[in-house]
Amino acid sequence: MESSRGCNDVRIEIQIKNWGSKKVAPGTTIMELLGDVSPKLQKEALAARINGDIVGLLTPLQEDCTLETVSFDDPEGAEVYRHTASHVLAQAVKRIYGNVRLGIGPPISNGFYYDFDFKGNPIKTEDLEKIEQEMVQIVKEDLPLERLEISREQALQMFKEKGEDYKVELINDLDEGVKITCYRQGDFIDLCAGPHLPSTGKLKVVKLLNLAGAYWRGDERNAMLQRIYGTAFPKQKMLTEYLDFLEEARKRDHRKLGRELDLFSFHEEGPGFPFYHPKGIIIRRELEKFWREEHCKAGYLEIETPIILNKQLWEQSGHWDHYQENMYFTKIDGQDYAIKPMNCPGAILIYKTGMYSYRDLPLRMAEMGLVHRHEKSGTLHGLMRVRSFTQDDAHIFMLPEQIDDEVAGVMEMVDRFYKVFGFNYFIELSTRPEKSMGSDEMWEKATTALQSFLDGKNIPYIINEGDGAFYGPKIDFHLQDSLERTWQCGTIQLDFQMPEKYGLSYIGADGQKHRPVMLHRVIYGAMERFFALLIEHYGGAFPLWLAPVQAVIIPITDRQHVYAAEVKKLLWEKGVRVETDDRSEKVGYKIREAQVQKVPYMLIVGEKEVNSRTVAVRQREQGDLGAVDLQVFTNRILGEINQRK
RNA sequence: GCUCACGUAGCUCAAUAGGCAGAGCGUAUCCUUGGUAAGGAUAAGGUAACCGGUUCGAAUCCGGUCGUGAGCUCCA
Repeated sequence: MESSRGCNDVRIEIQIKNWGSKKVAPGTTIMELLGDVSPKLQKEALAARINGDIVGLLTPLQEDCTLETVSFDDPEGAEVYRHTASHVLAQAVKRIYGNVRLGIGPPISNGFYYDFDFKGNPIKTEDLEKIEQEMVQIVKEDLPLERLEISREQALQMFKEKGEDYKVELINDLDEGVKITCYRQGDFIDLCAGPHLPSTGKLKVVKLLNLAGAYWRGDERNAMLQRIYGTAFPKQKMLTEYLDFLEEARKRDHRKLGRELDLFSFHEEGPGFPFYHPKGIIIRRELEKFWREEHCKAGYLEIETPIILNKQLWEQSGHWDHYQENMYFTKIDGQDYAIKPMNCPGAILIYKTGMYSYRDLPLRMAEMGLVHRHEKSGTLHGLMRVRSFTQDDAHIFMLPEQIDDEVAGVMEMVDRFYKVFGFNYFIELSTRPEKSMGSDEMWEKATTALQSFLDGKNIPYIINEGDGAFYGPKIDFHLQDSLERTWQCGTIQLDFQMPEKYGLSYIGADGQKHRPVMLHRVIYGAMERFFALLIEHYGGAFPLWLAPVQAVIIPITDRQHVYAAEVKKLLWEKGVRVETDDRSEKVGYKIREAQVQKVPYMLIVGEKEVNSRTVAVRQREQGDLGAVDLQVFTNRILGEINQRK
C-alpha cells in the first residue's frame, strides 16, 4: 500500500474494467465509486460483477477487487432490472389488495412474473391496468431497495407475522448454511437473494402483459396461484419493439397461417386430431419424400405396423404400467386392444420374426408411424401438441459396441435435416424419470453412454433431469416457434429394457445368443409439430420445393387463355405444381392474391408473351424479373425444385 | 386436468340499461378485357357453440356442457 499515513486512511484498490483503477476508502458503495469515476458509467450501470459475482450497486466495497459494470445489454443486467420490476409488481399488488399471499417472482427471458394467492378472490385481466398504474407510481416514488441479511429465526418470525405462508415454506426449505436475505423498498419487504437495482426509480418502462394460473412450486398437487406476467425496459422504444415482435409473431402463428393458406383445420368433433387439407398434405408428402431418400441412403429399411394391437403386447412392453393414462383402448371380439401410442412394440414383433447374426446388426427399421396419445385437454396447441400424430420413427437393433457409431449417425442426420430448413436447435440430455422401469445399473450404463458421447464430441447440451422415456434416457433436439417457445422434435433414446422384456436376441461370433441394444429415434419428431414449426419458421412462405402451389399463371385478358393452358400443361406434365388464374380480374388483383398466398412464381402472360413464347416472371420476393423464354423458365424451375431450393 | 379469458356469416370484427342481427373481405351472377399487391353492380349467406334457467322478451344476465386462447402440469 503506497500510503504511509495513518491506518484511518487505509484505501482499497478497485480495478474497473475498461476504465482503470481507483482507490477508495473501504465501505464506499459501488454507486459512490462510479459517481466518482464516471457519471455516465454510473447512469448506465444496473448492477456490477465483482470477481465474477453479480452484486447490487449499493454493495459496499471492502477489499481490493476487479469490478465490471453490468448494463441492460448484459443478460444478467436485464435480469436484475426485471427482478426489481417483479418486486415493484408485488408491492403494487400488496398496496391494492392487502389480503394476498406472495409466491415467487423471478425474471424470465423477456420479462418477469410474480405468483400470487388472492385467497379466493381471483383478480381479472382488467385489473392489470390499475396494478400497472400503481407500479408506475412506485417507480415515481423512487424507493431505494435495501438489502437485509437476517437470521433464519428472524425471517421465519417476520413472514409468519405477515401471514406469508409460501415464504415461510421457502425459508424452511433453504439449506442450513445459506445466508437469508430480504430486500426492502418502502413498506414492502420480500425474501430474496437479489441482487436488485439501487432504487425503483431506475425502472423506466413497465408493462403487464397477461394473467395465467400456475401451481405453487410447479406441482399440480399444490394450490393454483395467479401468475401475472410483465416486462420492463429502460426505453419506451425497446418496449414498442418488443410489442411489435409479439405482433409479428402472431402473424406467423401456424394456426393463423394454416387457416389463411388452407393447409389444415381442427374440428370440435375431434379435438387434437388434425385434418390435413390438400395443400397441407402436399407439404407433408414432400417432407416424407425427402425423408425416405435420406433414410434409404443411410441404410434404413422401411416398415409399417398396425395402429391397434392386443393389450397383452402393451403389458409386456411396460406401457400398460407406465403409459396407460396416455393410451386409448378398444375391444375386438371381446378382447382388449390398445391404439398404439408408440411404434416400438410393432417394430419388435417384426424383429422377432427372424434370426439374426451379429453380422446383420445394426438393423435399422424406419416407420412413419401414426400414434395416438391422450394428452390433457389444456395442453393441446394447434399442430404443435395434438392427440394423433405421425412419428418419423426408427428402431435400431444393434450390438452394444455399436452404440457410439449409431448415436453419431443419428445426430449427424438430425443436423443435416435441420440445416436444410435453416433451423437452429439445442440439445438436452434427459435422465431417468420417476415412472420408469429397469435396474439402476442399466439406467446408469445407458445414461453414461449418451453423456460420454456428447462430452466426447464436445457437443453443448443441458441436462433435463427426470425427463427421459420410461424405458431409457434420451438426447432431445429442441426447436423454437415464432414466440421463441421451445418444442422437442428429434430424439434419440437408448434402450436396454425392451430387448429384455421381449427376449430379443442375435447370435454372436461365439455361436451363443446375445441381447441386442435398441435405439429409438425420430428426426422430424412428429410430422405435425415439425410442419407447424416450418410454417412459423418460413412465415408461410415455403421454399419452392415445399410450396403447395409453385407457380400461378396469370393471363392478362381472355385472349391469352389458350396459351396459358399450354404453359400450364407443359409445366404440369414436368411435375410442377402450377395453377392458372383465369378469372376476369385485373392483373394487379391476381398478383395480390398470389402474393398473399405466398406462391413462389407468378407467370404473367399477355399479348407480348404469347407472340414471343415467353412468360413474364414475377418472383415472390424479388418481384418482376421480366420476360423469360418458356423453355428456359421450365428448366430453371425444375432445376430449383430438384435442388430443393 | 387446473387458473383466467373468449365463442356472433367461410374469414376478420361491430352493435344494443335485455327490445326486428350488421360491416369489410371472401363466395355467386352480371358488367368490365384491364401489364405487376384490391375495377364496378347485384345477390346469397346466421337455430348467435350446445343445453337449461331468470324475464313479457336473452346473442346480451345466471348455471352447466363442449371447444378455443394464455399459462401451469405433462409431452413428439
